[in-house]
Parts: sequence; structure tokens; C-alpha cells
Amino acid sequence: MAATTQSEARLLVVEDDPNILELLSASLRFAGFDVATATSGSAAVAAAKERRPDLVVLDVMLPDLDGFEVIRLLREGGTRTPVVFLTARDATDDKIRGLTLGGDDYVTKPFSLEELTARIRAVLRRTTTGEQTPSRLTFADLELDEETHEVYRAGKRVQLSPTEFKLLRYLMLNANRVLSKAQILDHVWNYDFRGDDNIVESYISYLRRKIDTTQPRLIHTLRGVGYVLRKPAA
Amino acid sequence: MAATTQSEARLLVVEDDPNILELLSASLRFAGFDVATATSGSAAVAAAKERRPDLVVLDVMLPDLDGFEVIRLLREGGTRTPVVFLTARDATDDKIRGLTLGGDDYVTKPFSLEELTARIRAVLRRTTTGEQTPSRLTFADLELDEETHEVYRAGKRVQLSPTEFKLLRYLMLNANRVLSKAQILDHVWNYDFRGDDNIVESYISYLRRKIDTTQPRLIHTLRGVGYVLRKPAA
DNA sequence: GGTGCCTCTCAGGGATTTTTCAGGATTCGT
DNA sequence: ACGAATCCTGAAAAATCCCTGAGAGGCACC
Repeated sequence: MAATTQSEARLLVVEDDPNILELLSASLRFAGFDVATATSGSAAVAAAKERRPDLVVLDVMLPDLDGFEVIRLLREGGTRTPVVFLTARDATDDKIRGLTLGGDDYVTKPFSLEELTARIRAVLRRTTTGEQTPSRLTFADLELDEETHEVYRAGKRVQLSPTEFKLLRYLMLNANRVLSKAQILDHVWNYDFRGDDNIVESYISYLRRKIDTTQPRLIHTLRGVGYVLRKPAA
Repeated sequence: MAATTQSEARLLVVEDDPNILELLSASLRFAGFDVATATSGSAAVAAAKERRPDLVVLDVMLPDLDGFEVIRLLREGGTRTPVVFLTARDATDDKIRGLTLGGDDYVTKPFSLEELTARIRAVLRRTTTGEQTPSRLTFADLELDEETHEVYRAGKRVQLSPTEFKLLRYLMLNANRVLSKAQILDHVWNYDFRGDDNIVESYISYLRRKIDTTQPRLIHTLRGVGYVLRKPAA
């Protein structure tokens, strides 16, 4: 149901927590990726050599080898596979900083799936030759740039907070599709967030105030069902 | 002549309450599904491995394993069977959120059978390759889109409340079949609803006002029997 | 330490929806 | 034609859903 503008890129997801692994693989598969999994560093190295994934999603904390070791073993083999690391929030680890230089990226736990898929798309965009995925989403007179985080409505620049931005991106990626509040919560908020639906209502309200005061209205409420981004008049 | 336009998908229904299990299996069978049942988590795992169902309807509260354990055991075997969970309404259960990620879905108890079958159809639609079940029902000049919840009569958009929508969907799925008020109550309302038949009359009245003011009339009363959606002149 | 932004919660109020109730209309049998 | 059962529908009460202002707490940056 999520973001299907992706190509059929092959991912290898490496994560030892079975709950998070299930969460990730189910969601990324459904987002259109071809997903393989591994639950340890050594298994990851083996799987990567065999499957030659286009990108590796890699937890840095693993039972045997840590994520950096895994990557080093892989790169000694000559492959230059891009990586998105999963790290703990308080990771002051310097090694992670240097990652963005190589075109890799990282996401801190707990993350939202919106966040993770956006990073994966961005890394794939940078590393694959021939821009297959545009970094700019458009819908009606809405424009959203995933790289610069700039948003325009009717050509006019609008400032959004991070959460507002993620919500709008999710709506735009699923334009014309009805999204329930539970779905939005699952994709836009961190996976450990346990608040109630009202926060979605609040952010919809913020978004409307910032980008939907002009005609025609694009964000519509379907009472008892959810929200949908769509042009009227259909 | 039996049931609806449904495909003959194989379902596995897992539920320990024998009353609800009976209710579910009878109703889903009538809806055209090929239904097998299990009353415990371990039996569910065994049955799933043997029958390879297209979808599992799974109560999260089970005597031995809980629903999430069941799914994990299944998925470790490599099968990616979609699931519709049955949960308590006040499900503060952390794990329930996040289910929509993999294309799965959940229905809170007490649910209506209309609700459940609609969710099952939606999940099957999303997960099976090649749209075999259209999301749009049509009858005469009536159109009903299950995804967007849009309804048209004679090409003109009509706004329906959630219950009106469910009632119309039920009528359309059973077009040309006479439905008693008891039947309608059982399918469109929650299974624990204990109001009287008059509420069906009220909603039929609402529906007529919204979608059946133009000729030819499609909703007909069979006094003492029930209602039927059909074209006249037959 | 102060300031500002951001996230999240809470609660009031408005709007819609659901449900009940009752009187009137229709149909049917006799 | 009459009465009884059944159905229709307006009205209103009850429940629910959604929007939004207000504010607490956290974090970053000065």
C-alpha cells in the first residue's frame, strides 16, 4: 500500500530482533522491494555475496559481527553496495557520521517507515546510474522536494515542520488512496509511538492551515474512514 | 446461484469461541469462500501448512499461542499469507498497530459480517497479483467503489454515511436476492447489536431518499418478507 | 537561563451519524 | 369495508466523530 513508485530493487535487511525484522520486511516488500533477510552478521555477509542486493539495510548492533565489520567484509570483496544503517538514537558514534560521505545513510531507532523508505529511495537515487526515481513529488499544484525538504503550494513556498513534511509526503505518495488514521500513524510516526488517533487529526489540521487554505481543497476527510488527497470535480 | 461474485479463495478461520467460529464459517462459506477452521494456535499452524490458504482470519486471543506467534511461525516457513486479525475494541495491544503495513488488516470485535468480508476482499485484492476482484460494484446505474467509498447513481455522486454505505454494499452484493430484515441486521450491524428491526426500515428509508428517487426504482419492499435490489420489468 | 519551535495531550464544541419513538400510510385477509 | 399487521418517515434524543484552541513538556540554539 505504501510508496510503489519504486523500482523492484533488491534489498537485504539485516536485523536480529525478530519483531522489527518482521515489521521491516513485510512493509518493504509491500512497498515494492524484493526483500531478503538475515539475522546475524555472518549470515548477512553470505547472503549479500549470493544475492548481490542493490542496497543493504543493516542494524549496527548484531550478535556476532557489528554492522561496520559486515560492510568491511563485503567491500573487501570489491562490491560497493550502498547501505542504510539502523542505529540507536543516542549513537554518538563517529563512524556513523562519515557514512553520508560515501553516499550511505542511517536512520535512528525508533524510526517511522516513512523515514526509512524515504532514506532508502534517496540512497538508491544517488547510487544508481540514471535517475529512475524523481526526488520531486507533485500533485495538483503541490510540489514537494525530498532532497531539499521544500514544499510549494501554487508556486508559493511553505514552511513545514518535520512531522508535517512526512505526513504530506505520505499523503502525496498515496494520492487518491484513502488512508485510515491507523495507517497514517503506522507509517508516519515512529513504530513505538503509542498515542491515540487524535494526533493525526491535529497534524491534518496543521497541514490544512499551511497548504490547503486555497481552492481547490486537496485534503478531504472521509468521516469514519480516513483521509485522502485528491482533486475534487472527479 | 449460491453466493456472490467472489472468487473461490481458500480461507483459514482461527477462533476459539465456538459460537463465533460457527457464525463466521457459515457466513463466509455462503459468501463463496472455501473455509477451513481451527480453534487453537497450534492447530492453526498445522492446518495452514497443510492447506496453504490464500488468507487467514485470525483471532489474536487464543488459548495456546497468540495470533502474532501463529503468524510468525508461519512466516518463518517462508509463506507470506495475508491475515485479517480479529481484536478486542479496546485493544491497547502494541502489536496490533503496524498490521496494516504488510497489507494485512484487522477488524475489532464486535464486528459486522459485512465489515469483515469487505476487509477480506480488500486484502485479497491488494495482495493477489492481477486484479481479479474489482473494487467497484455496479448494478443498473448504481456504482459503488469499495476503496474510495464513493457512490454514484446515474453518474451523479451521492454522499452516504458509513452505515448507509454498508447497507447498500450488502444489497448490491446480493442483488436480485430477497433479504429479510433479520438477515440485513445480522450482516450490516455488529453481531451483538440488539435493537429492533425498525432501524433497518429507517436506513432503507434513508437510502431510498439518497439513491432511489429517480426512475426506475431499484429498492423494493416485499411485505412480510424483506427487501430486494432489482430492476423492474423482469 | 531564556527563547523559540516542535510534539503531543486534553477538552470543548460543532457537526454528523446512529438509534429510538410515534403517528400516519399502506397492504392484506376476511 | 374494516381491522390488524406491516411498513414508512419525521422528529428528536443519544452517541460518535472530527476540528481546533490552549497549553505542557522537550529539545536546540543562542
